[in-house]
Amino acid sequence: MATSTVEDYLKTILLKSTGDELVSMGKIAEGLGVVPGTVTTMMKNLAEQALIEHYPRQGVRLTERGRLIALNVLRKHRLIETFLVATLKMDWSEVHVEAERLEHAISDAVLDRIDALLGNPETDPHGDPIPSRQGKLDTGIYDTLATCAIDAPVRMVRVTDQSSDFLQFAERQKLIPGETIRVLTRTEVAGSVTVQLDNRQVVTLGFRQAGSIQVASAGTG
Amino acid sequence: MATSTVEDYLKTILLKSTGDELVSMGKIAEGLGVVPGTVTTMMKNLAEQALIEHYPRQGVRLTERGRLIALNVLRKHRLIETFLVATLKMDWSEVHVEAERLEHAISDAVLDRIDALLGNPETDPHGDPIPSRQGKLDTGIYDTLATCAIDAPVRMVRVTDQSSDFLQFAERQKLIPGETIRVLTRTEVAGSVTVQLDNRQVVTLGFRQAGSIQVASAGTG
DNA sequence: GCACGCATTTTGATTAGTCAAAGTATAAAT
DNA sequence: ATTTATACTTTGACTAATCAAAATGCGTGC
Repeated sequence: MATSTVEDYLKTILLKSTGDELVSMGKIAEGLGVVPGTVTTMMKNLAEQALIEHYPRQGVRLTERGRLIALNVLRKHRLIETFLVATLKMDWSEVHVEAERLEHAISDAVLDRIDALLGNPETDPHGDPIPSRQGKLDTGIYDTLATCAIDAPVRMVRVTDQSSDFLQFAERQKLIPGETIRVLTRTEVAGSVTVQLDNRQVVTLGFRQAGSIQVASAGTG
Repeated sequence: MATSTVEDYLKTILLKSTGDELVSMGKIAEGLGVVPGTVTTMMKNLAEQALIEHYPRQGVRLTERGRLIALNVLRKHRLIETFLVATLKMDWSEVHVEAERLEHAISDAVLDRIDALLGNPETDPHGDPIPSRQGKLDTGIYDTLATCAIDAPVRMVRVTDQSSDFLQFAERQKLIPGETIRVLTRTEVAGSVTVQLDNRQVVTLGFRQAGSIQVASAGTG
């Protein structure tokens, strides 16, 4: 059985993976808040267990086995978040931290019950897709408020910024997955984007924050 | 913050405490499935943190601080068990193991929500009392099927045997806290007890098993 | 009053995970 | 082609938790 530390490494590698590029030690170290030397040491361990392929000084990639474990952890994380918000009425800005601990303690049996209780949801409260029990994950590529067309109405799909502060702000402004919004202006030099919500309210965001909000054209589902 | 190992030691000491007697190394070691030497080592550590008083070669006792932590863990354990049975419809024979892991991962904030969702229950599915958030625990002394009067109807209060096999058997036989039952015969030499349920069904138990079922006179609540 | 048995304590070693700091490879820049 | 910046790897050390096995203290019985 994978320890909860191993689960965290695998999950981080999955989340930092884009396409089939290798994931660097630095990225993993940053994601987990450890020094790079620690990551190198752990990567040898994971490679021995055939959970990753390690190309020294280049990076790592999950094997199929490693990927399945990582997806299972991610599934737990996101279902727990959904449960905490939907059933226990907690605020979406606080559930990430809770799920971070619970994802390692909850069994598949309990998770299946929670999944059923929630009606087999496909996304969590932040709009992140929930991997299926079989390990399928929707990896659709979306525009963000930093890249989408101006003036066209779009549907909010996902908020990838996990900081509690930003999420609290977003909720107050009704910037929530499912809402329909429209980019009014985007000023490169100023690094700012203004968007208008369904309820006519106008909000201004920095480029970094705008980039963390994924959207799809309003008719897509 | 107490590690989850420390929480387990404190919880075990609380559960093995009777009156104000000291708890021996052997009891703790047995309860946790470790060798006695390991317990001695850990007791020094806990004593330094003022979580227990350690009387070498005699035993240990929880301090007020240690007791509060232990009660909080026990509260989590029992509320989680109740949640798993009441909300997720799991079998009471399987929830102990689940709660054993979850009790260390769940925050007080989440626990309070679960407590409210369940309607602030006073006992878990096995009839074990749930400590209050303030750390009050009902330590009532009860008769058991091995000691109570013959023929008098009694109400089942609690099943202290945690083995999954016995709990499955108990559930099939409707030996569940809340039920009213009556001891028909008790044979010391044979070490057996027969009881009759509300529905006239008769069940025979060994002395050890009978002793794990606590009862109160049928009118008490 | 002495020895015996037994629980407890001590000692030395192991594993998982981590850091600080020194050493090394490599791609980019001159 | 040599230098340099930077990321990666290695090394040595530390903590928490554990075990096996040897050493120790102590109440009981004789």
